[in-house]
Amino acid sequence: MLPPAPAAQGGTILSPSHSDVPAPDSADLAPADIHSGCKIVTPLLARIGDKWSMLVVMVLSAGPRRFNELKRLIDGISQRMLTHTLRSLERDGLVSRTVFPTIPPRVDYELTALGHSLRVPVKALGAWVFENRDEIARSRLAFDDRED
Amino acid sequence: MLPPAPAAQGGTILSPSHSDVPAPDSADLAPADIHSGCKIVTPLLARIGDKWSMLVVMVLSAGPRRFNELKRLIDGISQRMLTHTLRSLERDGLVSRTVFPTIPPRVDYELTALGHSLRVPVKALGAWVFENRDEIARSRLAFDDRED
DNA sequence: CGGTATCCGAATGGATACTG
DNA sequence: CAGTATCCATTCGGATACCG
Repeated sequence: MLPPAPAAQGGTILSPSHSDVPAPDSADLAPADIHSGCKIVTPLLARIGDKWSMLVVMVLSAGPRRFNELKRLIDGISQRMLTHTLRSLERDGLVSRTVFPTIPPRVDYELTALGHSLRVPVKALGAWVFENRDEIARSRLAFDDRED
Repeated sequence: MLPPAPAAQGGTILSPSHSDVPAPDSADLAPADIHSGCKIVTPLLARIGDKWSMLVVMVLSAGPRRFNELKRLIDGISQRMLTHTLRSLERDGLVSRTVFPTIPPRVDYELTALGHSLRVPVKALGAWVFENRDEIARSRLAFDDRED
């Protein structure tokens, strides 16, 4: 049981315009600040949290791949969703698409520098899930038992 | 342009059963390992990436709140989605629900220790988005221009 | 090979009305 | 106050067929 935080103190959720500032652990913020912060973060969370994006990024982190190569490596993905996922990642600048105008055509997909840098915070989140997977699983079991 | 990684070397995406091991930067993994790793991480990514979960967690990080208090603080959320979001977070052990059997009834929601600990990696991801928001925005503009 | 187009069922999420 | 129940529009995502 934590005591309620005493008071807000202003500042945005990630205020400094220059990086490398730890941000004085923003436990308390004005609701408007929380909203503006999450409005930026949530859409990307939703993108990499969708059914296939993380899988594609992880497979591509080993190096560039062709379209059907990805399709084979990512078990169960449909052609439609692979196309959609790659287009979204490309639009956000996380993946680059290179067309070789040969016959038959060849298209290479590769993580950009931005795409590679994303793996760092995502892996931190992955580590958190891994460390707490048992506690989460136990909580779910207990919850599902309670509601008969 | 990063060179493709030379060779795979085995190990799961987050292999150690005990924590605190940095994991020798897994750039290359067998597809099966990537799949097993993402199968664990992606569902939680999808949970906190949904429309309201992060907002609820952020508001609750300042301390416990009552149901209608949350509804007022989180602009635009419907009663239905607030209930659903809180139930999901509770099921995963990120939020606790305390009922005071008074009249009128009172229900307090509060982040658990697990919920608080989640904020650390999520804020790291938020920092990444914040630092790269301009590059992402530029990439989207360029992409949308290209396709007329 | 690397897609696009179409159809369709399932899941997401808002609006509204009702309840203990 | 703190929900539940219902209806409905939109989106997600798989299956299939076709195309340059």
